[in-house]
Amino acid sequence: MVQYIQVTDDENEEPIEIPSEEDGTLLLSTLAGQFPNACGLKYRNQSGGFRGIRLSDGRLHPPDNTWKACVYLVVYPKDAKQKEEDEEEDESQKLKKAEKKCSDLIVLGLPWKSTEDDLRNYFSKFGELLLVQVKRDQKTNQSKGYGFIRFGNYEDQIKCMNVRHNIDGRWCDVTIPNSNEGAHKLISRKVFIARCTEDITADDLKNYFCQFGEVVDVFIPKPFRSFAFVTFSDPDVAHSLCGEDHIVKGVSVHVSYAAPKGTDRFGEKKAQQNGQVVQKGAAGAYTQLVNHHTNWQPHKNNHQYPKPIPFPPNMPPHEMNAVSFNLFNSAMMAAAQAMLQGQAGNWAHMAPPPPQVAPPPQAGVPVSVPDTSQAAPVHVSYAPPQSSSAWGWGHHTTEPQPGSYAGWTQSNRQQQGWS
DNA sequence: GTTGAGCGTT
Repeated sequence: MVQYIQVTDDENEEPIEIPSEEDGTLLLSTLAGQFPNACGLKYRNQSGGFRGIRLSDGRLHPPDNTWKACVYLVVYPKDAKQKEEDEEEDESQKLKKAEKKCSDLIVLGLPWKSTEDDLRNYFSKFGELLLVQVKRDQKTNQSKGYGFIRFGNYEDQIKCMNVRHNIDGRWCDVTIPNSNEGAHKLISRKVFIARCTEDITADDLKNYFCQFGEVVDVFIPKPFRSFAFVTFSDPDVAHSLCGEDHIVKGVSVHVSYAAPKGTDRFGEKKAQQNGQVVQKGAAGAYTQLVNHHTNWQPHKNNHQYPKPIPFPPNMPPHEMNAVSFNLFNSAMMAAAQAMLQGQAGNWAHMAPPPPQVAPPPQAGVPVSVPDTSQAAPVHVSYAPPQSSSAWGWGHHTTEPQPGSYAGWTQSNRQQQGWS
């Protein structure tokens, strides 16, 4: 029997009624008679989402064999551009979703004796664990000294990654495993603040940037180097500010990405060779310096580092990442080259970059790097930026998360004004 | 019974 179906192409307009055929189907041509170029119908289901109407041989079929009393919306073909935009939107939505998803975390530096039970006992204080593994040698069943965990809740994961962990007397690192490509986006919550002046304090930065979201850390290198880092709890907030200029205490500062782990200073993923990251020239030398500095558990087989390498005092690894990738200035270049030639000088005597005179190169703008390609490939391993905020260098305004700061001495804390 | 910058036989 013929049914009249309420149809509109604008939810704010009054619908018009168009007739179905005797068999209950609605001819697309009938629909197009009222709505030229229409190619289909959709309606809202109970949960508020759209549901499409089946179209076959030019006939629209009623859902569940009857046209409901609801208003059906006309669907028009998308033009190519609109479609493209929608797809882009989908991609960014997907990305956003991915950023909030838990991933497996690798736990490095476990005591040989640690078991799954030990890990579960330790990490369950951060939240529900969906996975706990200690990797073992198949033959001997000996622990390989690392394992994997996974939380059920993203916030718990973030909390866990934000602190250092002492398990049975060993400092362990929890981070996104290398095998999990792209997951570093999960933790890019830190931005690089360029063009700071010396009178801008960590509190100034915190007070200013907290209007955009929760600020969990501010780091200002000492001695003054005209830049700072601000870490938000929400990576979306960090992303949203990147590329912008902001006025803090009357000073225009520039916000950009703090170079994430595993990328070069242009944000590109590094080339790998034999499983090792390869960099040439002074950049590599400087990165080696980063590597050395970040080995906070002394390495017995020190053959990678034939000579002691000095490092700038008061410079945490996460800063050095950004410095090596964003701020490759001549003084550092000279130091890196000197290091290559075994003439490493004293970093403490290095002049900081002249503020306001030679601003750091912007992301994406190539910086000339002298050819020192005779430099041996180095294995680059970064300190995870998320735990570096808890390290003892520089000025942090926020108290690190509780739970695992056995490495902190009382005097550390007092120096930081935190006790 | 040793070791420590190590990234996952699912």
